[in-house]
Amino acid sequence: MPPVVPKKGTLKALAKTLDLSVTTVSRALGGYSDVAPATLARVLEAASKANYVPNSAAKMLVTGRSGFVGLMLPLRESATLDPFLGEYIAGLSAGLSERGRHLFMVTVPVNESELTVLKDVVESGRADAIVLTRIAEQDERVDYLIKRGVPFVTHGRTVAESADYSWIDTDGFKAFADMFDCLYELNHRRFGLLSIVEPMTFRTHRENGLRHAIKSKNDRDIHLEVCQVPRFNKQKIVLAVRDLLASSHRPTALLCLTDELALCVLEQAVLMGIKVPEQLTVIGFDNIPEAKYATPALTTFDQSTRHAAQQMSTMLLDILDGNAKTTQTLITPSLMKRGTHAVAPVGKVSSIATCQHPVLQTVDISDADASPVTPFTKSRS
Amino acid sequence: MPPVVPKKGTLKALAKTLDLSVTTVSRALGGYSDVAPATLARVLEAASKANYVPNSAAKMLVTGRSGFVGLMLPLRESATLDPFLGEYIAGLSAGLSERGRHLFMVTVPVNESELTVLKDVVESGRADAIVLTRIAEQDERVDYLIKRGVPFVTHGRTVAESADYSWIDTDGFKAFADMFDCLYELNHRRFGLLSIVEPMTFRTHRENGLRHAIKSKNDRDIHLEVCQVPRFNKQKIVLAVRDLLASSHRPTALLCLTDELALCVLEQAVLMGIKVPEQLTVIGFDNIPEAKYATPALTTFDQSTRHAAQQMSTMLLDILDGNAKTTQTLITPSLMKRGTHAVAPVGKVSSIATCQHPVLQTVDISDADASPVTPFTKSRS
DNA sequence: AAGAACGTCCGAAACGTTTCGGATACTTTA
DNA sequence: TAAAGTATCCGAAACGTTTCGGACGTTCTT
Repeated sequence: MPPVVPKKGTLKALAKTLDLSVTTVSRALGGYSDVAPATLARVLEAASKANYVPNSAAKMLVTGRSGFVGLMLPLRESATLDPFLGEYIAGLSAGLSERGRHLFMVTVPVNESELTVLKDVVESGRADAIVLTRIAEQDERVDYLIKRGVPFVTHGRTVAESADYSWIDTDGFKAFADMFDCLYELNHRRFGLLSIVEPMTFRTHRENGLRHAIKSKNDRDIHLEVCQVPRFNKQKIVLAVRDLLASSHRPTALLCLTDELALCVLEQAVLMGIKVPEQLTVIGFDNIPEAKYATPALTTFDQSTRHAAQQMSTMLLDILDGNAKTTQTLITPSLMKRGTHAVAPVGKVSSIATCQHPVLQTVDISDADASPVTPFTKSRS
Repeated sequence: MPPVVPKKGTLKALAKTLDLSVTTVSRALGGYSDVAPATLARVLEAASKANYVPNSAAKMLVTGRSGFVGLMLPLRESATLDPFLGEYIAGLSAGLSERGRHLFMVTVPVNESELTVLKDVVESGRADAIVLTRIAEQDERVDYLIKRGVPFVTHGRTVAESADYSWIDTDGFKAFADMFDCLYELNHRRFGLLSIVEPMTFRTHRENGLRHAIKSKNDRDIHLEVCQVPRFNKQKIVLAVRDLLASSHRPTALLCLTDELALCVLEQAVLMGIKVPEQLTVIGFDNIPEAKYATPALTTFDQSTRHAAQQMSTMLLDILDGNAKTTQTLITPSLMKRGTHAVAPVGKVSSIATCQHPVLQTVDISDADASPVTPFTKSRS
């Protein structure tokens, strides 16, 4: 004997209690105009009383959209996440849920390819759009999403200027260039750049910004030493930093690509008896929560993650709701002047030790034909 | 004219190219035994070549399960998230995806009831199980999930000892009790407890731990001043802290319910010219990333979020995969001895000012009939 | 008064998968 | 040789929703 009464909590059940067709109830709930005001009221009332929530799978199946925005979260070697992630998620998620979308997160295990996971998410229809972080100069994820026609927004950008997709990024070029000018005014001439080996676009921009500024100063007294370390390998970072600081021609100002690197420099400086900022100026980038509490508090650039995340959600929603134009936004980070920068020390720096670490490389400044990136916020349709 | 060739990427399309029925292909992919080895091989090959990924909505609809574990993320007034969230998410997500489950996150806007959002998630079938944080003494979310029969795990617990559900929590009772003994040995007699007004269970346990330890010492010289502040209202916290520190009978040891409160105390102490730890011992709880970088580095308890998250995912998977027993785990946090504790200062403390802030309350110790919470890890079936 | 227009409702198909209950052909058993 | 068993496959229903294409009755137009 088939059950006469449909399973409760479904549209059918609701329709039955109202003595209406499923269609009508659905259309009433969907806000269509072809349902009588009186009926609409009845439906709404019954729905809220029965605590009716449409089954998301069924809706998804028939509409083809999940209502989710997928966020890829690559885990690091230490299986942790980026430090500013909390704010990032909060911003995105809040922005999205204002317009009925939700955030769907997948972590990518260290040993697994992020592309594989991404394909799985997209192909299975779990997400209508994607948020990507940690963009590399050439990024296969971006290529895939473009080819597949999936809406997406990235935080950071690939290096090719022609690529037509929506991104938001921090103007690292300008930040580092401005910072150089600022430090030059403070009489610094020996510069260090603690960079990373990974081919991330933000590395390129920040490095280029510094080199461009140096070049345009046209001062033969300026020296720059660039040191590239594996971004998440604490041990190697420490080794490289120690070498850099022990060098006979130690820089008086050390610009670090990220706050995490800068904090590491601070730690090592203490251990090596180098006074910050009197003997060494250290500059970070990102303004992670820890930066404020470092000793001395780290001078760095604020990315305003929250703001970026908010904006990304708006960009996504615009795309999803039909406005098919791509937006590219460059945010000028604000300098947080705190305690790790000062006037360059006078006189020669006494070298503590002199040994060259393999990853340490001295770069001829004239090599750098860095071109400036113009700050802009433009839209293409 | 109906399309002869089915939409690509679907089971039907795959079946057509293989000249098999949809059923057979499905069963082959599902690992059923009633498909010939040769056929199985063909199907597997074709599926991987076609990059076939089953539509999650369809699967979800028919199986009734989503494969997702829902994580509720209440936003704070400042629309940020808990500082240890990054690690938390990483741990959970990594643990889950090892067994084919995924994490699905929803943020709860400040003005919206978390229960509403939770109901929506559960009722719409978006999640098969739930992870809850920030558990209150009485928690309507817990009640709802139990009544609804939805599997869930909480980080933290409600105050009722009889409640039968799976949780994991930090033993704040023991931590604060031990900490008291430790400080007592260091000759501290005037204690302060910077607590919160919100009725969270962890507050109760930590407060009780301290009170119980004090009581069992049976020393009339011990004084305790308890101050409860709204947890996320920075302004009120600062006011209360300043009052507490300016008091004529200022404590020599101040135990803070969370690191965030402790960091705030540290800030104010500097501003008021109070030397930590010489004049004031400050203890935190949680070991948030910033704690390490405070000046001096904060002595606190480490929650080992990562470990807890991992364990929670295992608990969830066990429940979801049929082992229907509830597990309750109490973790003893490890003390991170850093720079904010010391021997009690000798002689009277000179009071800087004396004013009583409304939220400041002095508690008679004999009032506290705190009962110890026994550490345990037990299972019920 | 006939037809158009409108307001309100509904039947049925479709979305892509899983799974129940056979169906078919071949092999073994008695 | 007939019956029973087995290996392999498939048809069709079901999951709960949305939406296309009407159906029906009333009102407006000319």
